[in-house]
Amino acid sequence: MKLEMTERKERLLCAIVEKYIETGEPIGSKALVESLGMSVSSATVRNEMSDLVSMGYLEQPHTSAGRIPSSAGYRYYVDRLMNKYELSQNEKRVIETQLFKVSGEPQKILEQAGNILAEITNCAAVSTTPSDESAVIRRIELVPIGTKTAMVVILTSSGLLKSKVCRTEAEITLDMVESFYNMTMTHFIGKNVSNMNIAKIQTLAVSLGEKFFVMTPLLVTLCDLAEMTERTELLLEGQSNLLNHKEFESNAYEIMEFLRRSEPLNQIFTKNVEQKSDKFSPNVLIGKENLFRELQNSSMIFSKYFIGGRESGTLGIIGPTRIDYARLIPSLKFLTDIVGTILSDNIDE
Amino acid sequence: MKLEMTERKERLLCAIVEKYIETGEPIGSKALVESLGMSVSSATVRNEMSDLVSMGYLEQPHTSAGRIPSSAGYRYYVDRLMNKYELSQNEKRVIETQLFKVSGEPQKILEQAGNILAEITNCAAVSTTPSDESAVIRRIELVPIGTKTAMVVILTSSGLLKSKVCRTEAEITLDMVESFYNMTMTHFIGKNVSNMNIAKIQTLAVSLGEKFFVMTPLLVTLCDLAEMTERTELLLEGQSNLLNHKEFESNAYEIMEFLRRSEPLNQIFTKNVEQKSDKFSPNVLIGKENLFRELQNSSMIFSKYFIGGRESGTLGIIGPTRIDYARLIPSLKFLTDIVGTILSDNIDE
DNA sequence: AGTTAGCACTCTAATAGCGTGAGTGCTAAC
DNA sequence: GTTAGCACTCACGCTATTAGAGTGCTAACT
Repeated sequence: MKLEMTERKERLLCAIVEKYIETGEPIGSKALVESLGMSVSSATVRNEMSDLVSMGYLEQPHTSAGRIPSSAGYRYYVDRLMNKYELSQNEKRVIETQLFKVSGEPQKILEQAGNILAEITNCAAVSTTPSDESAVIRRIELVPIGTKTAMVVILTSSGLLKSKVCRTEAEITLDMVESFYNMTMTHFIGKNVSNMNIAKIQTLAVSLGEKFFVMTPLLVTLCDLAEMTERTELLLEGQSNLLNHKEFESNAYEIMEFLRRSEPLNQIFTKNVEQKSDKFSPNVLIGKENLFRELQNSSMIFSKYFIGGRESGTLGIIGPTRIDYARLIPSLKFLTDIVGTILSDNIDE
Repeated sequence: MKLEMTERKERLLCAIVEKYIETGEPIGSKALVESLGMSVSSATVRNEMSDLVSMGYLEQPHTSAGRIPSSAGYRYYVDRLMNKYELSQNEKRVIETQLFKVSGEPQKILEQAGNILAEITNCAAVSTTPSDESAVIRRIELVPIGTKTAMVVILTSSGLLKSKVCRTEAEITLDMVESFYNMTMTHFIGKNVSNMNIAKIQTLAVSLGEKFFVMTPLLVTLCDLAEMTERTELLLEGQSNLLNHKEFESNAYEIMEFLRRSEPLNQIFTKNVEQKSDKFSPNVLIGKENLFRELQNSSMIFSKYFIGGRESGTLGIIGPTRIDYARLIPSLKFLTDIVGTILSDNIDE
């Protein structure tokens, strides 16, 4: 016999998920009947619940306990049953004012967004700085600090500013500074960031003559900076929130360390480029759906933000699977939209 | 009868502290005699231990358990008994290469120092960016981004670089840019950072005429930046290490949240300016010696680093009271010295 | 006076046994 | 398809017991 989903099963699944999210305790048949005010008996519900277990939507911690949703159960709930919470005007306003309080570099804004997100979700929040392969170098500055040191500054069209101190092997003369500006002006300014790489530097180095010892370190530093602007940076906020969830009691260290090593997160964000069916709905990865072992007891919700219509970075949260999807998905959505707007405003006008 | 310290008591206290640091278990009289190979019986040792309790150097978790050191016990150990561990050439080299790997802004170096510190100590590491009241503004840059937005950049004599995007109320013309440079050149460049404040801006604003709507936002942004360079920033690394210590099992959240709110730490660092007797030995705050309740089960070791002979910032670690003082104090000392050297090199030459 | 052996005592941690209650699965009747 | 009834399971909390580590004290010894 093939088990098929019925409307009543859906109602039960939905109630179980929501109640479990609320209480964190396994849900029994009797309590369920009561809280739903159903006109059937607990035995009937028991049969249905048993079916839901067979279908893979529920699990039992042990034989004589209630049921809890499985990853698939949460998935079904998120995709088909969930009643999305609508943020109130007031909530929106609070978020907006908190976010508009900071201004300046994208990092600061993303950091603040992460803080807000961490606070309203009680989860860890993560964000990536805007990456933009089509970014163009807008400006390069050389700020002499000592006779043999200078600070090199780069600014891209996406508003990213990076700087690094560089140490040369010979004195930096005014003449050198001028050569440097000339060289960057003709070869890099207005060009794509990826255009500035070691290979390119090497071809330029050939014709440097006696300026080699000053220019090479400067150009290499420039390369470093270019690479830094291309490499997205990962910002993490509110990790300690995870300690509030009892599901992380035993393995808090594992998850925190996992978050600290930013590469895996970056992988997740770039792999899931294909935004689900609806491009405007955040990605949700629930429990076992996560490829990394360390996350298989957790859920991630993340969403791209757009700068000037182009997918530029990610904003997301990480928490236990038992998380208020109905509220948090729209919240994240709202926040990514604002962040996109603010960052877009900073650039083109 | 007055209890006085004897050489044997000291030997016992020292052994108890070291053994407890190693094992984390209360130390009993019998185990102590054995491990020290003493020529007296456990009963004698018991008497001595009882004295040490009366003197406040030891405590008993409960009547029938061994003793553990009290805050005062650790203090006595650190001040008078401890045999400082000497870092091997190899360890020093490893630390140095790891630290020299990064270069550039002070933040990056401090971040890396924090990472190293966190790793070798298995504690949380904290550092503050250099603060330098005598810092002078070395350079101010205005980088137009849009017609009504520009990025303002400031560089101080201590190598700090800060930038912020500014939005003006009227178009930024070339003329404006020139005025801006003239104004900063005459009023700010080469002057002390604290010289740039709202009061000063207000006096300048009076004479701006029709340039007011462009210049004021720019100048205000400049003020913000000046304040940012004066405000020390707190960097935190390896918080998750704390989760490895069983003493934080129950209250991990509390301590993590405490560390996140950087103000209290800043207070501690600035209050304890008076470096203990020996100016070159790190400050140590053990357990109850900490003024903040949240730290009374923890120990802090911190030390100032010097840039160009001037006390500029702090590097420290936070862990349980049961911490390997003999090894960690010299390690921290070594690291602060290197950090100071590197940061000094970056500036003056 | 300092040291020691001996011993009763205390307290923790580990273990086992037991009852309770929530929840289940199954069956037979509706 | 639904329901009542019932035996069954299992975690949880409570109590008792035991073993072991460690103590404090006393009386004897050097």
